[in-house]
Amino acid sequence: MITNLKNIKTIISSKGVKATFQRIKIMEYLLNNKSHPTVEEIFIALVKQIPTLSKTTIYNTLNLFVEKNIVKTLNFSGVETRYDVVAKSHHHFICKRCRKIYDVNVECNFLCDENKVVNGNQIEEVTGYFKGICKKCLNNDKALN
Amino acid sequence: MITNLKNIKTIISSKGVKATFQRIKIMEYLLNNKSHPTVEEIFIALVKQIPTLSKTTIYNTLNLFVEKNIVKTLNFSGVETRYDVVAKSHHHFICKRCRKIYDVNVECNFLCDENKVVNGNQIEEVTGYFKGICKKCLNNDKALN
DNA sequence: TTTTAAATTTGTAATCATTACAAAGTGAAA
DNA sequence: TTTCACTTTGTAATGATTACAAATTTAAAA
Repeated sequence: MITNLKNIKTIISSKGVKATFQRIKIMEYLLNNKSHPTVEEIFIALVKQIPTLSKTTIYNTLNLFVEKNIVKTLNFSGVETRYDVVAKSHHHFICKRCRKIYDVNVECNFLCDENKVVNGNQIEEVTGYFKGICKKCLNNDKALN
Repeated sequence: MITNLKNIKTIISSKGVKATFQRIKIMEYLLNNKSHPTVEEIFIALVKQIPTLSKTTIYNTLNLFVEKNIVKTLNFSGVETRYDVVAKSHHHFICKRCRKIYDVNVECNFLCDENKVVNGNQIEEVTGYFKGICKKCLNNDKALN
């Protein structure tokens, strides 16, 4: 793991959020599992380390992180919200068959222009996503023929 | 209104969906109210014309339309799903303050490439959205100073 | 150190969008 | 007219998220 707890503490504090144990562990999970986890996934993973952990704490923490611009929410399916540490702007590909989410690093000349004013509207966040059938599922199809 | 019921019937039928009364009225609403409505909004509007209308019918119909690629879902907030008639690819700007959604017509050289294969993944749908503060809300801010 | 106040965490109950399911209704073909 | 498949409807269930208040922890003051 690249990030130790001290680093994570610094990341959180620098955004004006008190670095409590739970918050540090949630941030650590997000940094080490860049799989756009759901609250459920984070809970299942962390409750092993923190048996008293409550899902409400995860919701509270993530909402706070979003407010402080430390993490970003992703709503692809309309089912559960997923969370991503704010980082270099990137987009996502969601496979309609296996529901897996892939990061997509695409150069796109407009959609990445965060913090610009366009038509008088101030852009703070840019999200892009693609839906389709992923390579793996396509290959599975071929194998069946 | 540009679209009469006969046209709508044709649109629906041409996609292999039986054009029932409820389906036509839902499609009509979507075509005449391109405000990315929620199920709730559609229901409130249509139940005046069809007093027996059930929300389940709206869900069923919209899910069918999505399946048949007649409409597209939009999940910006993680709260309710919004619906858009499939049309020329465009993106959306969501104001964080007033929650209004604006259509954005942007030329972007990559994100609009539907039905292409990228890195072995077959892209069927492309969605992009921007979040920020809209012109109107920005002007309200200025007025207060 | 002890006291006190504020912030955080937790569990439970409530909310709200959506789906499951089964009964009732509709319409076309036999 | 009868039959059968499809559609619509209402109710109940599900599942993510939030509201809220009690319990716990932390930090500052005395």
